Amino acid sequence: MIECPDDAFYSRTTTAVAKELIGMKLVRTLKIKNNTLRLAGTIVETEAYGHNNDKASHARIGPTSRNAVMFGGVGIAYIYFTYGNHYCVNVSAKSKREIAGAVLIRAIEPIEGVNVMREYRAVDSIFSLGSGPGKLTQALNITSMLNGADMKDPKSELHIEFGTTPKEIISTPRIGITRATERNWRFIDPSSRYLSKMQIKVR
DNA sequence: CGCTCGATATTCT
DNA sequence: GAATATCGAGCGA
Repeated sequence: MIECPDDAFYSRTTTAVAKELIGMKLVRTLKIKNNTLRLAGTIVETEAYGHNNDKASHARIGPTSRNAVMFGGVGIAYIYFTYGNHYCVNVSAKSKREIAGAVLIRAIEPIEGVNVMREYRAVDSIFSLGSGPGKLTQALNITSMLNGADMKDPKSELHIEFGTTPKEIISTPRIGITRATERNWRFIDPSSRYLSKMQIKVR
């Protein structure tokens, strides 16, 4: 039986993949002694990033040691460290015609292993556990050690499983970037209470 | 509530 | 040197 989206799922445009990842589950398994702990959350917010057609993408300048995953196979974890403080998780995706691409996972709704998440990220409100790209990596104990993990493999320490598609998915401009801000490449479940709190400035 | 700003590694120019 | 796909503390309203 199929538990995880496969190669075909990720072998499409990053925008299509970003949109359909909403409602799926991001799963982190921790091997502690003889036990396997499962931390999981429903993906409620994503952003698509392209290649040199996308001035906001890390891949715009061509392959480097950091962004190499974006140029490789699809369904692979691309994890990078930013602002000297935070990790961000992406999953590589691109259509056959494209050279590079990835989808940033910006927010999750915690559903499994919440108590353990709170150990990695001590916050008052459950809404602050995974409501942001730097927050969810802390709650799930995701670091650059997991860069290159196969998100299509249910045995992988970090992977994505099928979930329930929400009633509605909408697109908005991406957040926290200065280039190509006109593209509506951020996708959210508007009914979620677990979205990243940063808002789009409206003039 | 909203704004400013410091932290601080890695990449870019 | 400057910028960055971020967060949270501190401040003022």
